Amino acid sequence: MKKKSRKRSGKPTLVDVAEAANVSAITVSRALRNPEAVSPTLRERIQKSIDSIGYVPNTAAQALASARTNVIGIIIPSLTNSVFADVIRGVYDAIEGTPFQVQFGNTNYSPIKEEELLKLFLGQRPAGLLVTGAAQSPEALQLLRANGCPVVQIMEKIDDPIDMLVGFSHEDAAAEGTRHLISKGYKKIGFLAAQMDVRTQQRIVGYERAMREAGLYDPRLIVTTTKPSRVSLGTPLCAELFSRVPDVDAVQTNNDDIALGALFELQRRRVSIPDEMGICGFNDLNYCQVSHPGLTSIRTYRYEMGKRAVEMVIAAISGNRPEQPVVDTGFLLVERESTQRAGQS
Amino acid sequence: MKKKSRKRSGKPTLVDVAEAANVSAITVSRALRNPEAVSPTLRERIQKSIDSIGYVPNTAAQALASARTNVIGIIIPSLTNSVFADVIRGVYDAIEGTPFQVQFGNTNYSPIKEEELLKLFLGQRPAGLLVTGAAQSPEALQLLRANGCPVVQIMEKIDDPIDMLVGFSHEDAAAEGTRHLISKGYKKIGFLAAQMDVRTQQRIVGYERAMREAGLYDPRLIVTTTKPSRVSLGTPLCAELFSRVPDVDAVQTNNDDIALGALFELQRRRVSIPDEMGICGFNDLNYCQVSHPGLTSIRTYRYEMGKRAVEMVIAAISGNRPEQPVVDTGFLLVERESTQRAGQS
DNA sequence: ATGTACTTTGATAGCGCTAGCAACAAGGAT
DNA sequence: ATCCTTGTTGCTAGCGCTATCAAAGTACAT
Repeated sequence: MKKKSRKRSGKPTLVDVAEAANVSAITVSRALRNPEAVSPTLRERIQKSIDSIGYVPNTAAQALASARTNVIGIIIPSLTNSVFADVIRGVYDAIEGTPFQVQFGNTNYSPIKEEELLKLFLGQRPAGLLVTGAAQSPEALQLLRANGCPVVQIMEKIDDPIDMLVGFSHEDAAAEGTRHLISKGYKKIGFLAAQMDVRTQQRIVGYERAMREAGLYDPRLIVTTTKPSRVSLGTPLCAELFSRVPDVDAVQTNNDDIALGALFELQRRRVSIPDEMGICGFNDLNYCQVSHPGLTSIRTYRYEMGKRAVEMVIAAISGNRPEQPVVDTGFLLVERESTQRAGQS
Repeated sequence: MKKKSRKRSGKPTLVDVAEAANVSAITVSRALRNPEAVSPTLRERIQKSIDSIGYVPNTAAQALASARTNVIGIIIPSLTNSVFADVIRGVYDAIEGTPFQVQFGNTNYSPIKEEELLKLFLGQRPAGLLVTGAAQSPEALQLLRANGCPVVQIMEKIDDPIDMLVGFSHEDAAAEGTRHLISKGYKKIGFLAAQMDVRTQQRIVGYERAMREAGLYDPRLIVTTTKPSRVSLGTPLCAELFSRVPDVDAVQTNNDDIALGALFELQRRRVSIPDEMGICGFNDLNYCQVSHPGLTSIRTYRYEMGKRAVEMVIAAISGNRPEQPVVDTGFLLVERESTQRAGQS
């Protein structure tokens, strides 16, 4: 009596191809993974069968049998924030031409989500991982350390990474922007911020440090919201700053979107930039150079962080762990019209 | 003689947990997938073992044994274009709380890449697929049709989708924007476009149709580049239009980034908007409402397309295929200052 | 003819998990 | 006592692929 077989996927398998080409299954497997090991005649015959049957290898079975995958998991807070968009471009450029593929996870700035995603990803036994920032929850940290695959933390800089790290100091960067405004003679310098994630808070700390150094610190100058950042939020934030401190004469923002929104609000109020008011953004997004006036901003190397991090993780997977596990990509103040006040240094 | 065992993954398995909890492997499996079927006592004991060992189920083995996955593959041309960013937000909102997970693939607007990605994705035996547009290559079409999993095409509208579709007519939308400019009395209306993908070309067709209808068509008015779209490209495109047709009096653009770049260029040239020059963007991105002047644009429902498409694919996976397989999300002309010319209708 | 080295193909036994049944106990109805 | 039901647990046999070893074929030198 025929035993009832369990449900199959219904899709063609290696064995189907093997039968069609009249060879053994393992030969088909080899023809795909290591073509040089199979004679040209067979190789061609097998390829023909694959095409006619429409065979696509089952990655789950491959992963299970070979105990490895070519997946690099990437956990970021947001796929839709233009800052991470640049990181992602770097990631794709570094992955191009390698046998690896990327799998993105989006925490939406939630530590709980991050932990869930981490578990999900580890279930896939990834070859390597990129995670955003250095503020993982204790549970997440334990999972990462226990897992054993190469991990690169990106975007932030700390001295003792889990494994490897590519980032820069948000605190120092924001302090530099603020000092630039101070050097231009601005005195009542506001800080506008949305999203309020860890890195935003580091930027606020940098701003505060620079303001305190100059004896200009005033907590009323800091206007924040926890809403997700967008250009249209810069407008009300800027308005709020004016109502709190009517004689404010400059703003350092958390990012360029807020700066652009603030710029539009100032144009509406007919406040002249940079004479009556200076603006310094953060990230130096594409539009800073063409806006009118051009926006002074702090350039960050987002594309490079993504690219470098992937290169490092691939190197580590391949056994060539970089000797320098921490890379500081730095930042650069780019001065444009929005802070070029006449008659000032 | 002990037979040499093959390489294991080294990570804890179901059997390890089972031994620790002193039950059989299948019981552990059940405790995870279908907790109600296991007595509370055992369930707790098993959970304790899982935690202490740090067990994470191997998804490859799960997929192989159960012949199904909870992966929905999503193939889009760009992860970093803000248009798709909104689609992605919709996707995530629709996926939230379901047992499904998403896997993104980025074709970078290349049909070859799309085909490669499709093969890669089909290898994972996804539960469903979202693909961008309706212009798949013949090979890609064949793969999709042969595969059998639910497929939703998004962003564009055609009448005979592969399976299901959520989109709108780019041609009609661009025609509406152009007609709006015509109705405002603008005559020499340029069209600025970057990226030049299929949907951009449909928009150009819509623009041409509206211009021809009004007897205003002039090919010199169409200025395009194949470079990827960004705000800073709007500036040179606008400058090029001026040098070709010095008395141009309006522009319809391919998207809002180009419109914003053009706006900045016009501000620099001290061309007054909307009196000397009208601008109509495309997509109605967030900054259109706050820019100065506010940008007239054609609102498209990107978030809704992403959300709806995922809902449809999940419904189809669950056997509740929507009775209406084609959804037209439409578009809406949003009139703002950039086309509100004084003394015109 | 024989040995050695190399190339090419195949047989076998899992990888870690789950489907499909089987087994068994406990309780209630007949 | 017997049957059925319900709830709980375990056994067995794969899912589709690849690692490992073995075998057969080929080429060349001895």
